Amino acid sequence: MNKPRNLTIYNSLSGQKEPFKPLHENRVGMYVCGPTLYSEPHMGNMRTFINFDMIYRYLLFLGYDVKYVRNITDAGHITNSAGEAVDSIGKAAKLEQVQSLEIVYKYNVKFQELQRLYNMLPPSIEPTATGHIQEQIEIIEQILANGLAYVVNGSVYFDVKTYSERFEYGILSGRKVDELEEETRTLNAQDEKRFFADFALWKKANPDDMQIWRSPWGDGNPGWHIECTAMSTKYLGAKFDIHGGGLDLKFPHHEDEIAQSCGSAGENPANYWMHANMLNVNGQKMSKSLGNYFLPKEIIEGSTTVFDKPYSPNVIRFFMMQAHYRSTLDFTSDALNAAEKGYNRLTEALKLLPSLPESAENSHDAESWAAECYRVMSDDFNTPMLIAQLFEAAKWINSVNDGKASMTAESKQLLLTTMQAFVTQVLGLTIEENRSNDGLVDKVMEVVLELRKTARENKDWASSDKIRDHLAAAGITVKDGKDGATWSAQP
RNA sequence: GGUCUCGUGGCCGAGCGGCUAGGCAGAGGUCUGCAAAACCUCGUACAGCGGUUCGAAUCCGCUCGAGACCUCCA
Repeated sequence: MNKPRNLTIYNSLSGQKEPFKPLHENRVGMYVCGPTLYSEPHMGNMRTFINFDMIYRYLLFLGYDVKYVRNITDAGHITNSAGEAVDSIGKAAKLEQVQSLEIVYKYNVKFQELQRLYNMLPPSIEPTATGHIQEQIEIIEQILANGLAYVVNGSVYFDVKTYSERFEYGILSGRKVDELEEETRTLNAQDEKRFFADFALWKKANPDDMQIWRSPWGDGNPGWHIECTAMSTKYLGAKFDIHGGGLDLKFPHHEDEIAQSCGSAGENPANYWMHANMLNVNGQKMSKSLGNYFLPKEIIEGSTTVFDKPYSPNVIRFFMMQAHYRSTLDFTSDALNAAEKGYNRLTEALKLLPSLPESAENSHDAESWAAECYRVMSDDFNTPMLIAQLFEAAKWINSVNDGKASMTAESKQLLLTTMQAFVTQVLGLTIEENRSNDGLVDKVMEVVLELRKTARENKDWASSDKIRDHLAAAGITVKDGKDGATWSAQP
């Protein structure tokens, strides 16, 4: 079956779904804003990365040659609206009595581990901000040369007012420069900026900064937004296909990236801007400052007090895939439990599929079923609908197993390849095997079930149930079917 | 205060003008020594009030409620 590629993507720039047309036939350039590594990423951070992992996977699955760039922010200087420099990495470093890069290294190791745990494909490259100081300086110089920035006292600021005479500031977030002024609540008079909406491209160093770089304007640190412009330009060019990130980065971060690109190269860097929605806890965004967060590791280990049991990374991923990437998702114990059961039902059906009896007839249409899988995923990556579709297949499979429906060998093959592909390659789930790889265990189980069978034939229910109960206590489930008993073990 | 998003059955969560996803939980049934699993049947939900329409959860207006961004944030 040919993979249809009539993909549509919701573009934050236009606020609607658009047919996806890559700049270069068959090739896609995608940049996603990665983590700032001053602490361990929490589950909310992971949701964005997992969603873009799914998007990356589906693009690959459709046969695109994708270059996926996701940065790592390891330079700390960020300037808030009041003009104060906030060095979150330096702050964490001082708290922990170590150097900034040591902090970043430490949390990057954890982040890489989490990527593996949650089965995320590694991006094509994960460039760091500190590794691209020169590139950032060059872009700032370009913006200065274009007359869209100014130097004050060793710092460089982007000139939003002049910029908005030539380009549209607020094109992504829908903000108007005139309105912005009135919106601002507190304005610090100490500001070096000419206009409050101006933002730092380069910030003069403070004496106690832990990271300082040389620049044409003196020692200092790059502004927050410039690293993404520098790295996306370096690895994907001035114009590429998709730029993604969390919804909370839409303004000001992405808006300023657009301004920097227009201000240096003269054009919006990406054709499609995609934003993944937030992970909520009790209706509120998970965030550090609210303290309502938990760590990806804690959920797997069951060490958070929020949930009374651990959940496997597959269940977490499956749970996330049951919601659309543009919707908020509430993390609750009930929802997670429901996802766990659903995930098990789906994977059990998939495991059952190869052993299904084949008929001359079909009770369902496998072709149109498969086509629907592609259709819904190509409609702005609608994973919840894909999962609903997968459950339709699960029902068919179980019915065939019960002798209540039929499936031809051809349909079986189509179902098998399609389901496996969508479950493992696209959704990024791994199928947890029932049987151990240890042939010894299989043999032992064979003996145990044989003994139990004898007991059952003698109607010795006490022995039969004892074996079943004890195995259950050991995490092994025995199911009695028409053709004898089968077993499965919880990992 | 400004900009924007959202309110769907017990819970989670799709759909976004007619054909009323899906999962979990619940009820009944089939199967079974019992159980588990699986399958079948069952809930007619779309915040409220108006309006547009032959027809609205889906479009428009108002009201109420929740949230996001405007400071760092995935």
